[in-house]
Amino acid sequence: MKIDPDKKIDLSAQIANAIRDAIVSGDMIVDERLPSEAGLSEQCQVSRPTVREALKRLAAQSLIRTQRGATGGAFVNRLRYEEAYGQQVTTSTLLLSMNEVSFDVACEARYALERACAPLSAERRSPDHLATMRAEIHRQAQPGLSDESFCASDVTFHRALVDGAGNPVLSYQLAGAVEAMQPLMNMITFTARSREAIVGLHTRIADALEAHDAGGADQALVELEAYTLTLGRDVMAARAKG
Amino acid sequence: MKIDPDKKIDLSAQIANAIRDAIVSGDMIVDERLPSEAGLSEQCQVSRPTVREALKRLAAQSLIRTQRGATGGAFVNRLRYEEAYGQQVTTSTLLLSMNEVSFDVACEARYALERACAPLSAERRSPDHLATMRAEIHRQAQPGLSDESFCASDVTFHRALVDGAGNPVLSYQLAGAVEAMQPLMNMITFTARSREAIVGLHTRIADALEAHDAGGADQALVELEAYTLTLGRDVMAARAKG
DNA sequence: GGCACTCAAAATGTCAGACAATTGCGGACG
DNA sequence: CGTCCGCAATTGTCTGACATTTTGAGTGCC
Repeated sequence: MKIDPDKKIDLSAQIANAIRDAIVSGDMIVDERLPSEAGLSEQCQVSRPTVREALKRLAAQSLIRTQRGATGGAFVNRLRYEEAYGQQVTTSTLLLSMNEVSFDVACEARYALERACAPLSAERRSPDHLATMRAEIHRQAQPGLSDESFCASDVTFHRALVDGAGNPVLSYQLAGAVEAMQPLMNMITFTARSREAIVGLHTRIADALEAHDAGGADQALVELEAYTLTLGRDVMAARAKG
Repeated sequence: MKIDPDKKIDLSAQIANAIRDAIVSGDMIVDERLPSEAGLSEQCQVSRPTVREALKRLAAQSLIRTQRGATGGAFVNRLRYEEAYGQQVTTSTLLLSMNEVSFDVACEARYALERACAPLSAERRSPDHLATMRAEIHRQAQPGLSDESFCASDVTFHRALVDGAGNPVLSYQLAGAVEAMQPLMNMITFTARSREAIVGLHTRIADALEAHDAGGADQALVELEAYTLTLGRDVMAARAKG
């Protein structure tokens, strides 16, 4: 550990960066134990609270995990898809909400990525994925459903489409794109008419995937994107007027 | 702040989660100042070091920034694309290196996402993006280039392709997919022959984008994916044998 | 000799208090 | 009225201590 005396940035940040680099570069392997807090504080010539702050930074990024007790300590964490999903969704949601991303841009990104999954999903989707999609379509057709529940079901439907591609890297990359859209979609009030149209398109997508028809799924997604866009623009226009 | 006395998880994690939720849900807006560390420690009935650990967690995720001095403190941070890129790349790289993701799966994800950008990029690419691509192609054709530099140039080329779509959300989502592939690509030894083939395909892509030819770009990407896949498989086969 | 119980050691989690460094603001002085 | 200085607020860091958790070894009993 080559920690630096009086640079401008925090000591805890320096330590955290050094350890992070060691992990990312592969110098430290999964499940390897870091020195104890006391050991690190001696190596780096800083106090234990400073070391602890550095470790908490790394823990927040799921790079390490800590364990109490005699054989405890900090260990390099195997980053699992599940944890990465969560971070991805949080970051994407904030990015969209804080940067005045227009509905159009977010919508375009989402459907461009989903369409990339569609051919793979048409090829590989399992009965499980199809069943999930059918179940969500059924839910979306129920009259009493709130707008929020409709959006949540929409997210589940599209997640199933993405997961159907059978590529965990793709699923991870798209988790943010699909879920971060939900707050934007929640601003839309879905009329009975628009729900009917969406359910119809969802059904076409599910049918196409079941038939291994990549082209049909793509076409339905294009239409769904266009329709979603008009819904979003209507909301924006109404807001601008009101 | 409703912090809880004796749950199983860390106090600092509880505090960090509470603040994170307040930010993500919109209860705290950008640039809003959090209470001082002393104030938080009193509100939450915990000590100041514990509060500090919580704040460091949030700082590690770029959710807050801290500033010293009289009017200093912790502020809700506007998450910028640049910061989000970095996190995305770090997370994706670790995810790939720690989960035994096969070259095939990573490759498929990368090119599926890139092909999603190609039509948009063909439509909107600026002269700047084209110039970047041409410059990287030129660099890739130079004989003395190391394999690492060739890979780095490859990443820059593909980033320009993605950025050409003019959709920052897409660029953010794809940063991880493109850059996280680099360590895997670095395992490949590029022969003069394979470099020639790649440069040829890159040129076809750039030409197609310049001519607003979405189909041509897509076709070249498909071929590039297939070729990359064979290169990767050769490496894997050689490793398995050696 | 084997099993269960107890206790010590090691490590993280938390706390209290103190000092240093930095920065903005207001008051004092020219 | 402008400039400069000092003060106060806040974060950054250190020291030392205690609490809690967990493992493992030692010990006594069967």
